[in-house]
Amino acid sequence: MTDGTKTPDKFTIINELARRRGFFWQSYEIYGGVSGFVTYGFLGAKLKQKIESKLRELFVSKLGILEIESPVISPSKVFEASGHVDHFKEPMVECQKCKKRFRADHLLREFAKISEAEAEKLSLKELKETMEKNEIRCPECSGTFGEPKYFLTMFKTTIGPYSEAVGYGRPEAAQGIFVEFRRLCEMAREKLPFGVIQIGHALRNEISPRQGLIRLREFTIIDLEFFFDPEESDCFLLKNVEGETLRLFLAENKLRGSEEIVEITVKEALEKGYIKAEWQAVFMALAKKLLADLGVPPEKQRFIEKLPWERAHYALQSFDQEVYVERWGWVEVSGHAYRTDYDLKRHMKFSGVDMRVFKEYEKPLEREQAFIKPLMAKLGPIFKTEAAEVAEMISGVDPCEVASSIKKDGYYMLGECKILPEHVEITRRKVKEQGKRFFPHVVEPSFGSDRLVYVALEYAYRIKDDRAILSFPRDIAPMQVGVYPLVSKDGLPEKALQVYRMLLNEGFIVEYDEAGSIGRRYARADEIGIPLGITVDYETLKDNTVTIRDRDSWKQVRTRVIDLPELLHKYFRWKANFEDLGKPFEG
RNA sequence: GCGGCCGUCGUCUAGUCUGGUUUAGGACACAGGCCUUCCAAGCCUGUGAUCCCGGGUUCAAAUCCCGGCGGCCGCACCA
Repeated sequence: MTDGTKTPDKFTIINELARRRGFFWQSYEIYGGVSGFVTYGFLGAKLKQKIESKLRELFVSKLGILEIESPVISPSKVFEASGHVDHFKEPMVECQKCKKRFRADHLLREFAKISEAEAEKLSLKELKETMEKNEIRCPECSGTFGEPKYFLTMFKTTIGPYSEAVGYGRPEAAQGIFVEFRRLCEMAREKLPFGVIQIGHALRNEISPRQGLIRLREFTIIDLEFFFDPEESDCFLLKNVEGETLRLFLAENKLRGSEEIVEITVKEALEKGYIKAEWQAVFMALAKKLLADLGVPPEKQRFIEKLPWERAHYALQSFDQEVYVERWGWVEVSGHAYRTDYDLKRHMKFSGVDMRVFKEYEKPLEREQAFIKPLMAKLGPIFKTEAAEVAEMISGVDPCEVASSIKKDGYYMLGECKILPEHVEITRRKVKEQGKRFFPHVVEPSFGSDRLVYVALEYAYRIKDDRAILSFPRDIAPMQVGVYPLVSKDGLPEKALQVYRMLLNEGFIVEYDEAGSIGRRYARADEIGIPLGITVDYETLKDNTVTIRDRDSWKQVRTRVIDLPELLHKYFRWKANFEDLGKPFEG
């Protein structure tokens, strides 16, 4: 890329291939295209579905996690409560001389020594005043700044055509889970821990998205919210993954300016306190496995810990899982945030609905408690019409306080009213407490589905003998089998079509191709990553055997047509290797 | 959003500087046919571009000018 010979990088190649073969392309092309929006074609949609079902296999089935689907549009309250309305906007200022834009709060932090927390609280007007007071000029050209303005990166709309009710397109699917927490918890039989996952579209009105599938304005997010009791935060799955190694890029190293990667086991990471929650460590290990299963080797993955000011407003600790891609280096594919009880607390505060979970004690707590009962027969004649009000006030005060006051002074002053011993009855009783209410904590792994698709493509891409091959792991390949006649005459196409239809009926994703020569058809199939090619030749007409060709090694085996369904099912479930599919065959 | 470079069939590109010689040419890909007994062979035929969109200058615009959209790189942004 340095000299005149510009070799296109993998990103360019993948995007070109994706467009040409129908994996995905920029949407609205006929109107010039709009950046940040993408349309998946047949192959891309299938690939994405398969990646998502792989994730389900790993996270959903094995952990008994519940999947839900909630709306994309939500009333403004939801994102006010979640803190997004406050945090999703950034105050920006523009230099009037060189037109460069800066975050106003960042400038204040850097040049006026104002803390992050303070800077965040300032209104636009206050930002302007503080900037003027500190005489902050453009760091580039020392020009003066214009008025600070907010960029809101959520999509805003109104709900109902005539309504003033503001709605937002969700920037994450997590809130769809939190707002339904009470019902979801009930469906989980009120037993912690439990997890809820949602796979769906999210909207972020990015300022300038131009990295293909990596940054979209509308994209598919996979949010998994895992709720657990902070007093019983042990993870029952830890045993399964504690020996797994993680590559961590810790915040403390980042602060020192070091690029050091700490490579340690899940167990050690927890012991040393690098990862605060067991469940989070376990999900990180699972995420690493997922990416490995998608074809990304462990050394091309890492988890980078976010610095306090880089973290989302809701997170106590968070790691980004990053994958190395050729064009941009390390790119985030998933985020692992320890959201604690932030979201549930906020929704309880804003909605007034109790979001806590009831926990029964092993043994009910017994303790003595004092009760106070206003005696209306006495209060009535004295306070007349105000009696009811006084009685209510009496019920609201601490019985012990009343008792001790009466014991000391012979009366208790309740505002203006003098309460005498005969006005109330104070009793002490033993009460049993069966349990308590508390907020569960949440650990959240969150994946960008589209980014998974991209990295799967980039890591599948390779060149063999000048040909492009997408070496997808067999279980995510969007097309599983190709069926071809060796030549398109002498009844071979008819026979091949029979095999093709049989495999379709068996539930495989199959294509039939008789155009061009057999070599050309293999090449076309390799380019879209079809793992197996079945060729019908003259032998087939005699003994009903076909050859099966491996996409990656180009080796072939010969096997009976009648055995194909069983063999292929085994192969795609990783229960058989290519060599097990038949006898070696030389073409 | 800013600055630089750029935008011609699905892809790569010729033509743009110097407006007319172009029904915008080629290659690859794609489709049909012939051929073809295992890795993009060959031959024939065909589909396919109002030259990103809109406006302007001109007798005449792919070509010059303005605006928009889109792309790449850098800055900023990415909770």
